[in-house]
Amino acid sequence: MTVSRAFKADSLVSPETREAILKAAEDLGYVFDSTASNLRSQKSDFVAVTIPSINNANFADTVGGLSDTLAKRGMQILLGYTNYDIDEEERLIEQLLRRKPQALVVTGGSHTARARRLLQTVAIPIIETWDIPADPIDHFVGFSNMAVMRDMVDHFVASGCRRIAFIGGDVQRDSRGSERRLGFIAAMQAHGLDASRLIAAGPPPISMREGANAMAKLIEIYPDTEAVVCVSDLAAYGALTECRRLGVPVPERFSIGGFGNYEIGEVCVPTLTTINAFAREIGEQTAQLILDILDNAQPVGNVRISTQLIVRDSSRQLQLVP
Amino acid sequence: MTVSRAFKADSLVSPETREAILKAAEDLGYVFDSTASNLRSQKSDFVAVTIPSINNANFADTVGGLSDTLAKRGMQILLGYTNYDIDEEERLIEQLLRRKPQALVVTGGSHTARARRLLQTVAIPIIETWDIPADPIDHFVGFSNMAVMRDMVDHFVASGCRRIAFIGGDVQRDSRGSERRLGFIAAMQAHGLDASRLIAAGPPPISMREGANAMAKLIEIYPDTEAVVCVSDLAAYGALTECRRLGVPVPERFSIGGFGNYEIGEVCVPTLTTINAFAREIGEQTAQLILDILDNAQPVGNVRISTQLIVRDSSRQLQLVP
DNA sequence: GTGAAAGCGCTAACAT
DNA sequence: ATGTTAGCGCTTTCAC
Repeated sequence: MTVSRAFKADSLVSPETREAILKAAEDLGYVFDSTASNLRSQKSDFVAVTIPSINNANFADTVGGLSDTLAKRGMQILLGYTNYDIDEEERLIEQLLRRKPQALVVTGGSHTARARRLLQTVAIPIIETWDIPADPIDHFVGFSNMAVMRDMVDHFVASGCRRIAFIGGDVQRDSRGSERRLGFIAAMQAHGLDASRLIAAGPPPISMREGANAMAKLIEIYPDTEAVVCVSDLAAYGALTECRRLGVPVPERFSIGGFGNYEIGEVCVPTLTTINAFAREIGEQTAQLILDILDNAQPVGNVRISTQLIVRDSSRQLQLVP
Repeated sequence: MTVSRAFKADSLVSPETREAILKAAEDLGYVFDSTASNLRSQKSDFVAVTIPSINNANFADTVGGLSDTLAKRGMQILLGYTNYDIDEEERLIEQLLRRKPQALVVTGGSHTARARRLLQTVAIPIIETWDIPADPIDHFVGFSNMAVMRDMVDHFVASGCRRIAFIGGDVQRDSRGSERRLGFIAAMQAHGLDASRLIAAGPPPISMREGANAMAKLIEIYPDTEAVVCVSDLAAYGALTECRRLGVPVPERFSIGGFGNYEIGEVCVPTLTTINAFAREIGEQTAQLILDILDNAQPVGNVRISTQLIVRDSSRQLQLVP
């Protein structure tokens, strides 16, 4: 028992005893066994997290924010990738729950029926992120993927564009991507504009190569397009390079807008107009929400992230009449 | 006991009993507790992995390869970030070992003295990756970070460049980065060339912004430079954009080479000359090595990854005399 | 094919 | 400040 106490910083052991114990442990190569500790105390200090892909700077930033904030309280992330597939997500959730995490963070608000049931049944806080679910399971920290596309369309319309196209992934797999597509369509219709210029870039992840291919297709099918809304900065950057290769000037010939405020967008030439979704803050706020719930401190419940349109050189600017 | 067996696919329970048990479990919302299972069976099905940063496509690919290969055998990754800091790595290793992983994968071959001792003492396979350590702790799966820079320098020299510079991070923190710097210096000296054009781009991670700033500095300090070796494609891409901004043509005025075969390098204009280190394969081979060791199958022990120079448009090509 | 007994390495609860 | 007892939920082992 004294040995056990010696390993908890805050418990009552005489300084000499503790020092002797810790020294002996170090000499013996003893490593504390949290498996046993977790079983007895019925807490794992794990927070399980599912993201669509590890290889995406936005989700990596969210995980970074989560991980850093939780680490301050000795909690650890248990990470899994769904590969943008809700069936895979269901399998993953089931597997993660066996590890008895103290909270579960999922990306997005659409899940299989069985996954929903699992999440509703289990007695830990569930946080859906990167979305504002129509019917939240428990808590959420996110923003409307439809509204962000409205902001981008509004910007293009205000700067004088009318013939606007959308480049995104196939509708089925990535729910955030398909909501952005729906947001584009709704925003165009709200302006009384034609919302049919939709280029499907294949199954997610839609990255640079797919964006470039989609831009080539767009120029072929709808050559008189004035502006292009892309599902992410990676696709937008691909579109930009395709224009460069074809000698088409941006933004003079096409305005291009992305999403996610990736590093590439502020370094490339021209710099990319985009929307900042504050990926790292999503992670930090999610972590703080979890800590508040576990502490029984009045948790905020849900967090609506205010996204921010960042206008850069890839889109035509609003002309002010002198 | 029968319930326990019913949850193991391969054990002997009558089909009717198993079905009844699984149905009851589903109805009750029962979730298998691997904490208890792990304690009793003394195996966690965890493989602990430390990487410098989650937000890096190379390391993400390695983790993806590891994760996918291990998942086929029901094993799960326990991931931690060192932030390019070996003291942080030591803390992280200690924390991860408490979870009783069945193997530990670290990035790089330089560690604190205490971390080395911990790794040597603990009775699980240790695999160092992304490096060929001078004094391996146990196993390794990697390549020589010095040799890759020699390949790049050789390419530049063969294409006629003599005044060649290096852009990389500060020496202390990132051991792979500093080995690449040493490799650059050694290769230059082997050719009898001046190896003093070294631009320090700050503490890692060295990304696009840092690469652009370093390029600006380089042009100012060593304006007659002919070729630039960058510690990674991200830095190289930043350097490229800085040239574009300044109206300096690449590769006519500067040849630029990167490292890591990031997606950006094959999409940007001009495309980037780089070195493929097969990040995903490093993860897959590491996972296979771990599985072989745990199975007592004759493990290969160590894997030397053959890197590959990829010559693209950002470097001058060798002129063949007709 | 199923079950009974014991125990993995910790810690909660209750001594002293 | 330290010790005793019991038990977390599984699986190993041995029986039948």
